[in-house]
Amino acid sequence: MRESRKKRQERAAEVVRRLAKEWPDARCSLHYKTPHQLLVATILSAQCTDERVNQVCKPLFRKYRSPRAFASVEAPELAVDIHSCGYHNQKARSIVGMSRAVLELHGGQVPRTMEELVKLPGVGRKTANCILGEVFGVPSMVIDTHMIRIMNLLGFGKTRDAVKLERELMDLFEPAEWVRLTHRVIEHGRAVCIARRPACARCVLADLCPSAGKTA
DNA sequence: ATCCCGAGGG
DNA sequence: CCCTCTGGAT
Repeated sequence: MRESRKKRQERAAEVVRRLAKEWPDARCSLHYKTPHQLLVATILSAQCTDERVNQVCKPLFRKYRSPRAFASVEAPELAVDIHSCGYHNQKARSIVGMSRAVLELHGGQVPRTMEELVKLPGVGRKTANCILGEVFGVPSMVIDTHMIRIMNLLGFGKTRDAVKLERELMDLFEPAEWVRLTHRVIEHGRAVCIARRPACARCVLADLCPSAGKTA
């Protein structure tokens, strides 16, 4: 017997309350001063800790002080500066290409719509949602591996497809909660509901989670 | 050895 | 759906 829509929404609301209590000040941990800097930092953050991204960005943003500066360098040179973040060749190409597109297509201003953001080289839905929610105040959810794993465990998503899952979750959670929920789920995923070894014993969602205890 | 707040391409 | 790109933490 399938859970009713109303029941599911009530369970979702309770998940929101509990995560809010456990991670009251979860937020974006990347350091940046401008939308373009957040774009750079977010591109660097793939498969890399935010702490390292911040370490790399500190000197990086002193060396390259504007979108134009990032657009003027050649990718192989930039790759050296971001080496420790991993995927450095691709990320360097993405950052240079993205910066050139922002300059040439958007007059140096980072665009404010998903449509335009995902056209930028190296910017996908995850990065775009991050920018929209963080600097432009547009309700958005970042569907990353944690979000996909946890929402599927909770029975709130029935797919690994990020676009489909985003639609399902946007229907289930209040828009005003999306950005905070994203950061809290990610924290929860790093600290408690860890991939392949979820700590259900100390999870505040265990009694709400159909998968609790069945995964370890 | 295995995993990570991804994106692009086949 | 699959694969590749990479360093670092555990």
